[in-house]
Amino acid sequence: MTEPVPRGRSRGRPRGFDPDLALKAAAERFRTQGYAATSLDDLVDATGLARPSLYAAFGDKRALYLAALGRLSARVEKAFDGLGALGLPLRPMVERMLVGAIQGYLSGEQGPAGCLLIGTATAEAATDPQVRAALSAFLEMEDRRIEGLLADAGSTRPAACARIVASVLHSLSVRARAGESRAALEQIARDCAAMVV
Amino acid sequence: MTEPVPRGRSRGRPRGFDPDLALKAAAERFRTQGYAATSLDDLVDATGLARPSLYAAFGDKRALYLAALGRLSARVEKAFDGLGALGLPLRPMVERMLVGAIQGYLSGEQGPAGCLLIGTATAEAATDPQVRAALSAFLEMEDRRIEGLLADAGSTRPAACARIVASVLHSLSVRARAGESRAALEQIARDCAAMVV
DNA sequence: TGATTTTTGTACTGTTTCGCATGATATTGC
DNA sequence: GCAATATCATGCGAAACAGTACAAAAATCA
Repeated sequence: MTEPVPRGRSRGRPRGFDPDLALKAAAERFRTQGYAATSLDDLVDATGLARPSLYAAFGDKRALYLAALGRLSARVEKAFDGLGALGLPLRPMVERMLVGAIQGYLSGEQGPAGCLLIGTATAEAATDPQVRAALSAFLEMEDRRIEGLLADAGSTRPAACARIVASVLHSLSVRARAGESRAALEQIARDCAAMVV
Repeated sequence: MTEPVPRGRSRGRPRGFDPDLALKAAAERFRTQGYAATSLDDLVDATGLARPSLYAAFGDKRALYLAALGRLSARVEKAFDGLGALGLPLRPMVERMLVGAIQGYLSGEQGPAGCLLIGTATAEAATDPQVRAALSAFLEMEDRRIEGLLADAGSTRPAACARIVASVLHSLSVRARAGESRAALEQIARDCAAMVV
């Protein structure tokens, strides 16, 4: 299904937009409004593209949403890579992970928007098997990556602690969306980092 | 099906349904499908009531959703009361809290549905101030109640630990919706209970 | 240059949505 | 019994919705 990217010189009229930029804009709108509450007119408005361009580039609304979920998951995985490359000790590493996530959760077009996957995919997961699979894969990747980071930093119980740290990440996303202050979220982050051994 | 409720002798035709039972059925449908994805036809189907009866009893769809959120919050608060009345030691108390929650998260019409507030209200919170207020009030109550339970059970750091335990509750709700097994969820519950001091 | 291919913008179709109008039905007060 | 009152079931209508035809536009190929 993934078409080749040898876009060096295609034949017809060239695209007037950057697909990844459009996907980013759509993801941001989905993050704010949720999947079901976002109409195609909203997506047209967010991306600046016309309807048929959206359909040609990504397929229908659901496919666009799934692409947005995939894009985020890939970016989060890269962020874990970057954090591991720093080689920090256990506690500062966890604190940096959580505080960095908070920074993202507090961003948003209309106030703190949390995490696209935890905040909006969770709502669709019960009725949409593909969204559920994407969410499940994300959680599995997250647990695995955090466990690796903890193990590398010398944790004595990396598996158990990884799931607790991931849980705190999920909760921070929810709490940000509920409007809790940065100070309150960072306090939770520090408390969590202090508990991890 | 539902018999009239013996309430103080109103004048006209009595209700043919139990409002709390209807609210429960609506809440369950909202929990499965999310707020935005649930149509009034869905709610008519779930409750067995006709459209005008729903509007007369609860107001519009949004008011019905907010009532469902309030109902759940009240029930959760009562559950915390009940747990406190048991007078368990710290670690068994936390374990019982988390395992009991898992039991609820794994229930659902069409598979594990998690928590109505964490799983669906989070999605609406960014754009709907009233839903955000309901979610925020719920989180505040939850933190406060858990902190009280931990303090009563002799925790040395009740405030910090309460937020971690609440975080694990939120994550268990998300994980249940993503399809994780009961064994995996209960392992997280035990690991969390072991960490709380 | 002219033919070909792909993207773009406008406008459309059929369906679903919400909230309500209307009249029938069941119970109480006199 | 008869009027008053509240609930019930059917069904409507305006608006919003997702997805698609269609033709104009912009690039390449020959």
